[in-house]
Amino acid sequence: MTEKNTKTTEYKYLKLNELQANTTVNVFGVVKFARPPTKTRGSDFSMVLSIIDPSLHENDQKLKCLLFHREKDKLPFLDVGKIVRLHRLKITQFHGDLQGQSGPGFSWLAFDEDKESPTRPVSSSSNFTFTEADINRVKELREWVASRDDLQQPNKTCFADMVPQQYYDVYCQVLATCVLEENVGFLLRVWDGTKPMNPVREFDISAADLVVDKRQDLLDVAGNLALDVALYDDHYTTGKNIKPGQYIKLNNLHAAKFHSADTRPELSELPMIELVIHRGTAYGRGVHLINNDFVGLKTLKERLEKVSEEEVEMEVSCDLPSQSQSHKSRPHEETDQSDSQMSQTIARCDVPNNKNIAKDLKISRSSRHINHYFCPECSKDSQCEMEYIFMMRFLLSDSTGELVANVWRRDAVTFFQDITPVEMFTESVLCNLVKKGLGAISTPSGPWFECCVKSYRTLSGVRYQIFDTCLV
DNA sequence: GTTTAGGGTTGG
Repeated sequence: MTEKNTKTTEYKYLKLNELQANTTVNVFGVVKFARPPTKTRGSDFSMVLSIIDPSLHENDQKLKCLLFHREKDKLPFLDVGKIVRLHRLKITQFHGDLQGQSGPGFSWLAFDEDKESPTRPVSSSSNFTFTEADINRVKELREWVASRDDLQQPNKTCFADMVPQQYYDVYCQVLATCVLEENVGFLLRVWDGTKPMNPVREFDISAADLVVDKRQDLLDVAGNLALDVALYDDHYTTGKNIKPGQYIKLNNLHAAKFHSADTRPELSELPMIELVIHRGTAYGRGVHLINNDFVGLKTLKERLEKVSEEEVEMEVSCDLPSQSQSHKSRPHEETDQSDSQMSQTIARCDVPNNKNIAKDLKISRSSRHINHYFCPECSKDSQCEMEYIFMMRFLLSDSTGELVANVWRRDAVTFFQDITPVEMFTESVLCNLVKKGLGAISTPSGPWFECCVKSYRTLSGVRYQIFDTCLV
């Protein structure tokens, strides 16, 4: 570029409603639609871009632009709502409409639409003019973008935002791939660190004859946040070239309602959805590989990192069943106020062994295959597998005093309305119910709740246990 | 200083 030292060069920018055919212009615009670069049958990559500004946006008006470049990375990767500055854009007439095209000397700058973001642009060239006037124009357009609902949501969508029957653009990381039907259907198992509200159709990719490519380490970390996306027809080949570990953008992903006999209505009244990229390229439909260093991946990567670090505290213990059961039951009812609570999930195994061992374990998020633990005290040959149980302790208080009461095992499952510890790990919907329930009763001035408490005597004194109580 | 492609009203 020769722009570097030409201080006298002052670029004149036209509003989008001032353009005329067969001219070359400089414009600012807001991205209304962008199809990422794809290889043409010629020598270049091409992309389609639609831009609008306050002068041209009503009645679905926009300026369609067609950009070419020999290198894919020299074309802008854009999301809806981003702001672009285009220099030396050729305006032509095509099918009765004005159209922008990259010509000789064409260059672009792209700006984040967030008001808080720095005004530093991403550019096609290393040398570019960038003046105070440019900054002001970007700020103006940011204000305008912020006032328009249709321009700010799409590129911030995550799986958790999805509602049945809608279409979305989502950034995510690929965990595994699998051929569903040769040349027709291709599966991407992905995650973005969030979980949709609705249950999502899951494919069984365990069959021996399936062509599966996977990153087990990522699958383990993603656990129940892994989601299946089915690509059809046009997108089959794109899918085949994607490797687990890579980041992608799914364009026009359909959260279609899925009708199946296997849905578990008792676990959720929400309809099951299936995530699909349908055939064709309407609405920019497609799957696009994203460079690892693309700035737009920042939010996703931060979220994945945070989720990956989440661990569940677990205690492992073996104890003597006869001792823990030998209590004298004296049930009575009390109305108590829960003051604080702690909860833990315990892997437990009953063995005829006098020792009580307790070890802290950290388990990572996992799901489809929950971790199995074997008792560290039992002989290696017996392979005594431990069972997941709930173990909670409440500090209860009312006007007459305080007492500490435990809930565990079957009573704890009853307490959570039949959610088992394993289900709590595997079903995020249920996990959230448990968290929500515990959160509701553990506020400093927690609500009153009615519970059945029985007392029993142990060698070290009287203990209390909650039973036959249900958190509602 | 060519050519490429030129968004499209939504299944599995």
